[in-house]
Amino acid sequence: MLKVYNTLSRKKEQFKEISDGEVSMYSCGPTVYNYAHIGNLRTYVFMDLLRRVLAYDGYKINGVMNITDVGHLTNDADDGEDKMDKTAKATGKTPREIAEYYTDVFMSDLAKINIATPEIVAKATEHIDDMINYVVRLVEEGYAYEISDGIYFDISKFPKYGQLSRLNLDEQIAGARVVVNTEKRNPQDFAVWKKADPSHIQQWESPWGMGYPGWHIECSAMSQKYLGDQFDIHTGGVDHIPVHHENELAQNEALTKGKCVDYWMHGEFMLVDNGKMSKSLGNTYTISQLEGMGYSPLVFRYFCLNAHYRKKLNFTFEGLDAAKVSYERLCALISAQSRGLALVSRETLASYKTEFDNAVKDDVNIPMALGVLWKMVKEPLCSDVYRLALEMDKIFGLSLDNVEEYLDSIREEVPQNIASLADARIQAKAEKNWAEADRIRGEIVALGYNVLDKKDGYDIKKI
RNA sequence: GGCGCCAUAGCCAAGUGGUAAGGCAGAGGUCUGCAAAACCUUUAUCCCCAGUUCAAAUCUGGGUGGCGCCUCCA
Repeated sequence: MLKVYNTLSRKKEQFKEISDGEVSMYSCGPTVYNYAHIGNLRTYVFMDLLRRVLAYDGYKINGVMNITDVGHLTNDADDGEDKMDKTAKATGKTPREIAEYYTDVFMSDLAKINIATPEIVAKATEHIDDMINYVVRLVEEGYAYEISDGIYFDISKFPKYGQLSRLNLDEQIAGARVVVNTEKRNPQDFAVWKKADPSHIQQWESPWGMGYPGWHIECSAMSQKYLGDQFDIHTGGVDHIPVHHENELAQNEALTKGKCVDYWMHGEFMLVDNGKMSKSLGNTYTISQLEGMGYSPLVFRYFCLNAHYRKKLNFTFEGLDAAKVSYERLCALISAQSRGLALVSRETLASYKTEFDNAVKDDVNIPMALGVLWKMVKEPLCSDVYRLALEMDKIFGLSLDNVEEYLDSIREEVPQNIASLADARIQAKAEKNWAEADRIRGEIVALGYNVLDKKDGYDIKKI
């Protein structure tokens, strides 16, 4: 039985789907106004692992992920700059061009780290009508009201507001850091639709004139459209809990009068130098940057797998280097296992399988599952071990069925001069001229390569 | 000021009542002309104090330290 941690209850709960054998799942996707950094991607690795565990457990998944190609506002006062708008004006490109470019890069990043995209990828701009209808209903039912600059959700009409983040609104300092909009009925009321001034690039016709959707309405409208009033799982980053998901939940349940999501699940942040990683702090890396530094995207995935999704993970290059070495060795062991002729008992394999299953089904405990894999691949070389490793890799997603390709890819092209030196050294060795052989080895090392002697011949590896 | 999370070996990180997974690094060994690589072996009593219990890293209370949120953010 699968157990998952539910942010709403702050407890691990036994998972029970609404519709037998199927899981409906909504995942908050990116706002495509910039490159996704590795911290962003960690959350999608989490989403992917969860999906893989569900699939491994036999569920059919109906997953939806949004692509936000309408700008969110840059602050929660509901009057800041719009991120898409800002980027568009800064680059001279249209929001659509920007969104398409960054969406493509995002999708390609996901593919590189073996994240399969959810069954439905929904773009906000293609669902404006759904959002408007949603807002109309909120207004009709008295949950939202119109003021001079937009339509706002009235949180006093939804007494359970705050249940997800467990913030006590009375103890929050209203307007401590944002200017209070005096027209709003409650300080925490949030915009569901904004009226646009003419300079705003992205705007649509609505019953309230030209405007654009509020920050949270897209997820409510799209999840309801594709998954219905109530669905099983909603994922996102922990930063979504207090504002975005709180508001989304309020919108949903205001209309449906019932529970909208059974399990809210959130991935923790990736830190850098033990502090926050964010675009605004400028301490981020992208997958492409890591690739440029010689780290395969799968090394990054491995790095993520090493920590539980609900724990902060501190990104350092020391850690990434460790992941790189580990992943290489793992691939080498898997490769050896695939050709193994030894026997490992059925019971032994079964116990590894059980241990693995228990780990992944206990709130997606991938680090523990990875430990099981490591113990297993150190068994005598046996193709049955290899087969079970591939079974496990359905969840790890480390391309263990294709380790040869990875091992080939890290094998360096050996420059001609290095190869000649190595040949000369072999010659000297054959003549038992150890002094000369060592001298040449020193020369090769000085050029940045290592010679590894083998039974016959040698291997060369870049240092 | 309010809310919350975390604290396990040099580093990363599992473990939520019965005497500490796994990875990286280190040490010793096998192999080697010597190395490297590989392989084998090996390295912690869990921030501090008090309490509950036959038994606590694991529960409770109190400290200390770090971090996050209450602005946009995965």
